[in-house]
Amino acid sequence: MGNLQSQVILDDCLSAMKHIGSSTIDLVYLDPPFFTNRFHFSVSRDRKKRFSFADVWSGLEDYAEFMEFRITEIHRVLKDTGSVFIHCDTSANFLLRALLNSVFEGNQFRSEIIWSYRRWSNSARGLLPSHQTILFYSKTDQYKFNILYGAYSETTNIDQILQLRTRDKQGISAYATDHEGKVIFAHEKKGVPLSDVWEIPFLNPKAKERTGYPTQKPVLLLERIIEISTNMGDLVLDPFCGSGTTLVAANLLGRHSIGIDISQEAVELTRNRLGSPTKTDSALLKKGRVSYQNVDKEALSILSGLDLLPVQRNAGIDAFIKIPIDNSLVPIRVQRNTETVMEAASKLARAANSKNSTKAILVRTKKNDDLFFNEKLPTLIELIDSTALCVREKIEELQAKSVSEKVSNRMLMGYNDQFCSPKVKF
Amino acid sequence: MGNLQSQVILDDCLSAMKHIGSSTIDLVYLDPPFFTNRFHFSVSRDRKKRFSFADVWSGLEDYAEFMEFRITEIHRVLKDTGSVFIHCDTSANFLLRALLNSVFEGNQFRSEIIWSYRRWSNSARGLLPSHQTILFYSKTDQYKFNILYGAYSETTNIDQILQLRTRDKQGISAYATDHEGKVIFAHEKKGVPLSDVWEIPFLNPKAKERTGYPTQKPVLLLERIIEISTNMGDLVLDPFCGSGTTLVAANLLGRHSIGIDISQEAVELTRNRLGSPTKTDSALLKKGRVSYQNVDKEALSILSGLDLLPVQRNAGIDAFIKIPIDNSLVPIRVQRNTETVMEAASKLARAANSKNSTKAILVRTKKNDDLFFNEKLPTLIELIDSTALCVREKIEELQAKSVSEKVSNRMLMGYNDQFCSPKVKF
DNA sequence: TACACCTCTGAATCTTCCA
DNA sequence: CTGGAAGATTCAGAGGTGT
Repeated sequence: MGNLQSQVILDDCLSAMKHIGSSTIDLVYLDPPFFTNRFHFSVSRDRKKRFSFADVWSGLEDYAEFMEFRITEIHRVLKDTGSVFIHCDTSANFLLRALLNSVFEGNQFRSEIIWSYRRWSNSARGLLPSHQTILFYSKTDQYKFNILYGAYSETTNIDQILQLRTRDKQGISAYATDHEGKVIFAHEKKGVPLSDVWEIPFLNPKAKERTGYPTQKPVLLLERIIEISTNMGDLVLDPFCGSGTTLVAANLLGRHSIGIDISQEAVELTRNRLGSPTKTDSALLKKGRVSYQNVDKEALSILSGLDLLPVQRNAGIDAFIKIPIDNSLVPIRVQRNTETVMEAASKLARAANSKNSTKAILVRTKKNDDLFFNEKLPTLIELIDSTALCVREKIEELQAKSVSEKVSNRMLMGYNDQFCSPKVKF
Repeated sequence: MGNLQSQVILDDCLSAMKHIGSSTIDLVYLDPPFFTNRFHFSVSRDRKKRFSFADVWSGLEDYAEFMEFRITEIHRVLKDTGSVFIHCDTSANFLLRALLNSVFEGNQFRSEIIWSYRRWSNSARGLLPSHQTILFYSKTDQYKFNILYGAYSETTNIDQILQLRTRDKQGISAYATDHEGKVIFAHEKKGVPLSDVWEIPFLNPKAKERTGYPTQKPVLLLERIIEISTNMGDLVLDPFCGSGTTLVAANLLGRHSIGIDISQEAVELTRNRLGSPTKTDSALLKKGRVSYQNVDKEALSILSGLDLLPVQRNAGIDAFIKIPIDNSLVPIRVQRNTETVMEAASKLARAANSKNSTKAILVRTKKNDDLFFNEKLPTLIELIDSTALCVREKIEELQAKSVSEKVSNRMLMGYNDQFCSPKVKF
């Protein structure tokens, strides 16, 4: 590891790979180029005629041949424990799949990885494309694989997962306990095994990592691929290295790497990037999506029935009500369990002021604790009690009434006892 | 819409579709069966020989032919505005893609939808498969498409959503301001257009929905497909209907439907799920767009913050509040969108009476329509307004005030004009 | 019909400001 | 001074428009 090697070759990868020995590479990652944005399927065949697969490939032969030669070379240079990850364009997905199935004989398909991300666009018609596919094949069944673990789903009860289970006398599954009746934890919290859907933020327009190269991938994506399929000191190859993200990631993780590209510009860019490998320290990924949220489901559900624009990333406002007053939307906030009405009010007031709102609505969820809060309440805030609070108060009122009725009933009864019994005796 | 039709046919879909007229169907959804779990790519060809696509398809011809005939029929019965959604097994993904590209000529590919879900597994080696692919093709460019909108990302800045933006002289994006330098609010934002990655929970093993049929899909998934590609009263076809989820979803959304399956068991199951096959015009389905399930969930969410005992399958009561009055729990009901306060009240009163409750709480969600309802209201019912209703009324009040203030301001201005101008002149 | 140019959008960063 | 929250900015994709 002390002597980490990265090599960048300016050449067509087919001829460059000829100089690489057979069974020498641990991982090949590639994001092949496409000759056309879209393949044309202008099949003008006779409907009555029996369908033939030749039709499907018409217009694709050149590309298929181009890729076949290269994939065959990739297969040759891979070690028996090696893997290949191919980044697929949507339109060529199925073609590459077919090619790989053929070259990597004996069902060495491992996974279809979905890289999903959120992205900007004002797509009007159809679904916004927001994923890319990466095909994962291995040369043999003895492929290297390091299991990575992800976070548990927010909805899972971790304790439940971690408790050891046994079967009781009736053979019914139950949680195991020790002699003191305490639960026994089965295994350490490793997390959930990584799934084949990877949510990794798309390279942001403001990211420092950006080089201006068109199809640049996030370093994080490549790091994950390298981590699961190689160990320290292994050798990674990218035959279409482009801006060199693969080599940067390999470097950062202590793997040797070879990059090939036919473009002079790409090779120079890669060499420069390797000089100072930078990786965007994605705040989103580090802190998690949840850390940006401030409206919880419960707060929103209290407001259900209103037409709302939920607001995250703002400590004071939970949502805007989509009915404007004086041309500005009205901010609304639900009082949290952990805060007093005054605390909620001042947070809301500050946020509303900065948005130039003339009015803001605070939904109170707990009985008031401060006798003088009405005078202290900022004037722009309108207070409304939550349904739950109203119901609770109504029930207390009813309970009180019920008790007092009982008391008066009992008194009446007692009165009768004293008074009437003589009558009965009479 | 009053006469919603669902038809379930026991037959091979190829022969059954022959009886369906050309250009009559708005949406075809299918989850085709697979002859083998995995296709075999036991290509023992000579490495030196030039790659030929015939190799790829060897062993697949039967299946390809089977599907080709059926997809061709599907193409025929589709209206010009119609779409098809095909649920793909991973191993046949690329085959179906190729077939569809051929049968749906002229690049009518729309989307590759990824249905992703979290699944429990202790898979040791490799990535946990946790997605399925749905291919979306349309017959022509004039396909029906209803845009659904989702929430903005947690990291998105609200100002950007609220404020109008322009470009300055240098062409750099900036927030727009009016002549006084005040921000201009943007037009109403609906949210983010739906992406092609759908995170929908896998059918929970214990879910009521589950019928025991192996490949059953969540109703939510089908509902989304139907919603984006059809309108009320349209006709949906599922040629491999299995347990009938497509037909159930179509019914819930007010679409006519035809289901075909070759298995007697599947057809019976579907008919049972739809209720009586002859009595398709059920009261439940007439209610329209939103399913009962969703409505009930929303009703309960309005009450969040209360300690409740939810009640299933009771026409009058949504839940009991876990605080007793006179030793009996208090029933509560939320007024539905489709009913008046009086209707809700009488349903609740009847149910509460039969439970011997002395008090019941009705949560009103809409402004009252009946002036004399207070006298008509059963005495055991206590009325409480929902938070949403209170907020809406408060906003109306504020709007009215704002208008009247403007008017009086204008009057004042006019007054000032008359009064002050002499002063200025002076 | 093809293509160049312009407009709109929102994710996630960078930057500033405030407590 | 420092850390975090709120505001400003960048940029690629999609679509519309005009030549």
